[in-house]
Amino acid sequence: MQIASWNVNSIRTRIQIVIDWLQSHPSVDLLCLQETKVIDPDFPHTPFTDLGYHTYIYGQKAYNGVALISRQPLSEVSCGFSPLVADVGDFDEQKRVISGVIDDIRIVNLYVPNGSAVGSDKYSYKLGWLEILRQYLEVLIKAQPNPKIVICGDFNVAVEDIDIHNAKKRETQVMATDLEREALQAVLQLGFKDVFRKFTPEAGHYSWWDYRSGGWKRNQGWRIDYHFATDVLYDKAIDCSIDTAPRALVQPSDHAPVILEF
Amino acid sequence: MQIASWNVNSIRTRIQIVIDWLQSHPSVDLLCLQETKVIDPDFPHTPFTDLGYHTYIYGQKAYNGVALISRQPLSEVSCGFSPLVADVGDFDEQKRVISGVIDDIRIVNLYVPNGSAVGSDKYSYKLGWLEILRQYLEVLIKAQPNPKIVICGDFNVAVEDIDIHNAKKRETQVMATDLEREALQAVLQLGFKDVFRKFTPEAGHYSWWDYRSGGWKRNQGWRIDYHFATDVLYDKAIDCSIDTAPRALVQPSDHAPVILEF
DNA sequence: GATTCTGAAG
DNA sequence: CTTCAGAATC
Repeated sequence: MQIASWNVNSIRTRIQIVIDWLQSHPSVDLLCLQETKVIDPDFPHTPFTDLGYHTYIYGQKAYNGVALISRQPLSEVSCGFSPLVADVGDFDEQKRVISGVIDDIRIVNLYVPNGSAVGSDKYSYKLGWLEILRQYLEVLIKAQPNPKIVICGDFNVAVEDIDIHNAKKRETQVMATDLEREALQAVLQLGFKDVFRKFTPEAGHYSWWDYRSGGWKRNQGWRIDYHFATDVLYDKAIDCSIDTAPRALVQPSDHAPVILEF
Repeated sequence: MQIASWNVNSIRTRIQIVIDWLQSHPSVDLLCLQETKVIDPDFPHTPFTDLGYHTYIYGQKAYNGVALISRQPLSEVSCGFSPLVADVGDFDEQKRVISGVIDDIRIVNLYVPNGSAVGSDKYSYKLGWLEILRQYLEVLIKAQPNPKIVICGDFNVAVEDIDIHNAKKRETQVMATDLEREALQAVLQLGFKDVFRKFTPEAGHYSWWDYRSGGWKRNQGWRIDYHFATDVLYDKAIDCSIDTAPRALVQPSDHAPVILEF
């Protein structure tokens, strides 16, 4: 089984690139999309359903938005943190969480807030959001012994310095500050491991290159898209890799897809 | 010699369509463009110069903008009404006039104001602009006996009822009111004739179809793009025709090119 | 209906 | 650098 994650930066702008990629990767069973940037009535279902995929979407106007594109029907699909988290505040107003079950495995597809700039309101929102995510996953992970859960998506945090092309002055850089890493670690300490690092320990592998300042040309990237898995699934994983090819196309997303295989 | 006129509705958006058209019409010596919608530093010269054309441009941000694309170098290129018209007021703020000489013929390439709605400020501006144009051409035409002048471009006026798909209620319609026609006739009475009508007297030939309400599909168009020539050139003309093919392409301009041949 | 700008966002 | 919304223009 293959589970892919891809921040497409607008599904309507990227639909042909995504469809072409799915057709050239027929072994992908589930594609988790982030930043679909479209309200549900306008989501382009037919390109996917024409290929035999089932679509599960959770979108809003202009920003955010997540989707699950699955060869098999999913069960227990849920959107947002509520009702698993009792007091979500306004953290479900932005559409960033969709989850479903395939082959007894729960997949949680996430688009973590970017955080804008260190110390900004959006930065505080990101830290608060990650704490709500921790509460949400705590409920899920404690619901059963030996849980089979994968959380994947765009986490907008580089978990280690080797996940950044240049870690100098990282503490001033959003996506790399200690506070963000600690908030994410509090999530992962529930029992999630970075599957990519099971196979690739060395530095220099990225999933996102800023459109600005020629980040892709100069391979100045960040690894901020992940699959984190519970022990039983981490142990079963046979590959986890980043497909950088779509980043080189014309009018690409700034993110590359990441594929996990059991 | 062939002189073409084409309102391209943004040269940057339409560059490939225009280049393809030039390559498939190698006998066009001079292409007069309107609505280039680009400031001079951003004009795409190289697609034209790579094909061996010389470019003369007069643009502004977002709106209006005219250009001359010529196989041979032009002489005496001038932009705007000034200094030929002494008191231009603010009529040179919008970039709508470029002129040059080729083979002893002066070409004046125009983008006449649209006028928005009858009775609006823009409608008054259009009438005032046409009077300034008359003064400008009066200077040019009186500078020599038997002048060789062609004025062409998007005039945003249908000179006769047969130039409109449906002339009912035309007096309420901008581009067809008596006041606009009279203002344009005052220009033409200096000594310019509509070359298209030398070859095609019948109704139903248009150069512009509104993007709205399926104007092109239903052939509900207007003839508002013209070549008006002085007597000696009118007599020498051997063809004047509208090439409707580019209007049928994907992402077309709402105008079709018009070609005059001597 | 199609294009452009501005401003916000990443 | 790229996207989206909303306004203005034609």
